[in-house]
Amino acid sequence: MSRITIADVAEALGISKTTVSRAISGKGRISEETIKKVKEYIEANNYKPNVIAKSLAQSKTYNIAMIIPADCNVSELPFFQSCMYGVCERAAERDYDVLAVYTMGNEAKNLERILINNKIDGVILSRTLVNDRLVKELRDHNLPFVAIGSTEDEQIVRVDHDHRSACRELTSFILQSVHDRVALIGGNNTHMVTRMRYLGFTDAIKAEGLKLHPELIFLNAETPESIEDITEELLRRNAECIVCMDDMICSKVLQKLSRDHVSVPERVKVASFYNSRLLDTHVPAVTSLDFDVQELGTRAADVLLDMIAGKDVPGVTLLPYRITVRETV
Amino acid sequence: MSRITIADVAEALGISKTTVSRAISGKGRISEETIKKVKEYIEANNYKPNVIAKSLAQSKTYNIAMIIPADCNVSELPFFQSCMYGVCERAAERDYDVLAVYTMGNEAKNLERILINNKIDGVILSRTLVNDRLVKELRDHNLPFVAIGSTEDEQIVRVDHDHRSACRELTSFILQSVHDRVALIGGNNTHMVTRMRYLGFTDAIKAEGLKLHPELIFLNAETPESIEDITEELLRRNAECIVCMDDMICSKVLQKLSRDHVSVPERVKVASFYNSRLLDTHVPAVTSLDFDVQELGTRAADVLLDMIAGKDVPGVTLLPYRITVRETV
DNA sequence: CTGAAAGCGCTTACAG
DNA sequence: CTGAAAGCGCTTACAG
Repeated sequence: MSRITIADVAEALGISKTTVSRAISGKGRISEETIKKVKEYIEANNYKPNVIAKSLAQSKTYNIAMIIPADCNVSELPFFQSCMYGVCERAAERDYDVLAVYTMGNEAKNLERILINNKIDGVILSRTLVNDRLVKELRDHNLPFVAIGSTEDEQIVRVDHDHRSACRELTSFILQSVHDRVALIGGNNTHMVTRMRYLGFTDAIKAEGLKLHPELIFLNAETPESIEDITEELLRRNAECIVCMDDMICSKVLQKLSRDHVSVPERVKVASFYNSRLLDTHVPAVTSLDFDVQELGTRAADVLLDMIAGKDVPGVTLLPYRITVRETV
Repeated sequence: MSRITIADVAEALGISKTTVSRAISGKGRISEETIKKVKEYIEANNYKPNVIAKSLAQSKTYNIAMIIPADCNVSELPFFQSCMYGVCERAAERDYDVLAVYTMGNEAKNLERILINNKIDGVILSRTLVNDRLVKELRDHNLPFVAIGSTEDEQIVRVDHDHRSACRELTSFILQSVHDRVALIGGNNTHMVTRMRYLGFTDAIKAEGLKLHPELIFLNAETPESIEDITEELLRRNAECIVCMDDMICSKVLQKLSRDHVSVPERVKVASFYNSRLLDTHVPAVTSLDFDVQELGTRAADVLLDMIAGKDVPGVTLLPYRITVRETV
């Protein structure tokens, strides 16, 4: 029942463990014939290398970690789930496994545990914060990592969507059909993505030669209650269009409007800087930005595994996005 | 920069590696004094054991796997995210890490990879299927695992909510305020949980001495479109209450009813066998069953880690639930 | 209570 | 092209 080892293979074939090892890994000079002999025996006798032993010999774990924020309402966002799925899929293809590591806010505690235990070869950050402690920790440890999201330090390898440009484009589009009272509701402003979306929004306003209406901009809207209050307030302030930074905010806004019998888009237009299946079946359909989140995970995994393998990787990988114009604008 | 090993500690203290190892693990006879000396040195010099080496020596990995279904609309369900979070939290407390493994439907491919690579000491199944291949595979491999969900094989260690009883209770409650035309919309019927909820529903009907209305029962409702069609059909068939098996179904039903201006609960009552934050802010509030999913993950991790440690564990752990009566019934 | 030695199953300079 | 040997950093019978 216990598994066959490299020593068993060597003995059976009358060759050394060294040779078997080389035949399997393909490293070093070795004859085609020996390789074939070894591969055949291995196949026939179902030899599987012990990854742990390999780990110890090579100081490589064949594991990466995916850092997921553990803030309370994150579990409502399909983003992390989809992204994680993309990461795991590509990692599995490359014979890597993925540890799920949750971190609370800007704490590095759980990451530290895993770094100390030496259980991973690299890390994917699924979100970046202003003044991000995880980034610092990873840099200090000198472990390969890629960030999904913008970073203050330009040296850091990133795979991301260009949120700033995407939000600028969507806002510009909205401004074509609106006089100028465009409102913005955004989430936690310590998230880099919130800042980028905000910048994209203001870029567009400036580009159109309009001026910003600070009384129409609300950030750090994190609870359903606050989003509803803000929505009411924005109607009072005669917003022509409410732009939501993500679909969680958007769905709360739409719920509130529908409950108050405010018609969309007649009385007020609505758009979202993000689109997930949360809004898929909403009627009227919401104008929004489309990102392929699973692909984001896949690409991030590719870049990280390339780094680990010692290949050169691009400093920044930006994936394409789409504006989806629908009935709410 | 490279880390200090057990040999360094032994040398510095003028004792053997054996003794250092024992002082750390607490196994075998060893003097209090030596333990203290070693612990102090370790603390002062920041020695951290190499988990990989420990793995190889003990054939233990200090990793478990969490199996997550990769069906297309699963990423909308907060269930797996919350459950995973609970698992990771408890695992981390016990110095274990969690590999995320996605499996498509009833395929065992990704699980097999990880079993072959010997990267885990145990597995948590976050969902069970009728005729579950993963269960078979795990039994064959003789690896400790716990199922979150019902299983056909009674021998399998489970941590779960008693969905059958919970659904029976909620249905009985509904039947107090309804003549007898209670409808049921359920999801994929190859999921054990769907079967359990169905049984609970019929238990209640029978207990009240009523008869089942097959024309009011729809299972395998998996797309938003089909749920909307079913909702329409149920109104036509004069359902007095629509019971939804989960909150994804429920939110689609409510969306449909609201769009068609069907008033709840006046024209038709609505209840859900599951409650997540998806429905939190819905108005009117939905009568539903409340499960603590994170706790489910925590307990599952505890049971699994106990199994791995060789402790006796209960065959079935059932967690409490609550019926939350709100405006829709 | 402590230690020398073998072992976990690989990889990899080094030598031939 | 191939092999003997040392090494990765721990644990654990065995002996004292």
